[in-house]
Amino acid sequence: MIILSKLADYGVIVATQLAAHPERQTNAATLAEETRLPRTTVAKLLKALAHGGLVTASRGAAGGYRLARPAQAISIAEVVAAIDGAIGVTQCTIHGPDCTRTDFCSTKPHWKRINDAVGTALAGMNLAEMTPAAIFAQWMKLPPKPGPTDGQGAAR
Amino acid sequence: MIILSKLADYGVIVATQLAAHPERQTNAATLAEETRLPRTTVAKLLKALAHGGLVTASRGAAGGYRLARPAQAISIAEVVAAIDGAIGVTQCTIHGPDCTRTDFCSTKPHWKRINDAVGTALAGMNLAEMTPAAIFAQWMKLPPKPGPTDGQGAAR
DNA sequence: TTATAGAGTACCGAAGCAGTCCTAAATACG
DNA sequence: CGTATTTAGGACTGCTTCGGTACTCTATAA
Repeated sequence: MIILSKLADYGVIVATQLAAHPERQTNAATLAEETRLPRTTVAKLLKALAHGGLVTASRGAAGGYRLARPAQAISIAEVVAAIDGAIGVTQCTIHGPDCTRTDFCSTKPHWKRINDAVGTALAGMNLAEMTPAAIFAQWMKLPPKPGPTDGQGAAR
Repeated sequence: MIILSKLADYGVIVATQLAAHPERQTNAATLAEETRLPRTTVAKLLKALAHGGLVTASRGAAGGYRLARPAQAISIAEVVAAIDGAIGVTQCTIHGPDCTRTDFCSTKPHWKRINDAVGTALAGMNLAEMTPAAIFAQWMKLPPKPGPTDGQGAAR
């Protein structure tokens, strides 16, 4: 199972690209080229991000997008929420008392703990940390990297 | 956005029901009644859980299902994985190097941290904690509960 | 005034999910 | 030994949602 939708994933990539060049104003087409994503999809994502108040848009010729705040102040949770909506583990976490099993479902209270863990993980990382510059800085600090050990298991 | 699929959610409910009565052998129809879920769906879930080695099945008349291990030894992560497959935040977390953007995508290394957080949260809770008995025990420990403050926000 | 670029909306196709059904195999009971 | 019961393991289907596209409108710079 995959947690993030493709679009949310792309959204983070686009936002990160924006964060990598904070000074410039970038239009959707350029961003699409740089991220190798379809132009139309990028435009859609940027609209969602603008709607969420994460980026500011200027229309017209020479228009484009720009982060509304410093990259350090924008969490991944916000980016995801702007595109996919609020994050919840189960149906009832989002919908609340609509669930017909509310009265006798013993599992419900516990999802909150898991929900919070996910939220905290997503909120604890910001766009600045995602940029290549941040990765370069990490390399400088951890020079003796053994190899390309990507090792993220997730064997099915 | 909702993280768990409906089926995974249901799977936990069914498994919890099984955990609440560890001694008995229960068939799919009974479990369906007790959880108010469609019989066929419950059967499907139990098959998946059996496939994952979480429950043992005995066929034939008077057959049924039973937890393969003590409830304390079965984590929610296992239940979810048995039904929805391995847990990953993004496509690349699961698929690995198939992603065409692997070479220049700066966000990739960071997803692991989030991924691990989710995995840890799911792995850190077991079926025994989900049962009504466990909830009752909690109530005994925290008597001054102010009210029915469900307060799990997630406003969209 | 015109070209450019975002805003908003509507739409379509594909994919995945939830749910159903059917046949085969195993076991208890008469 | 035969029958009823129950799980195993498929295949199949309808539907929702997601990803992606197209079109029109509005705002801005030159």
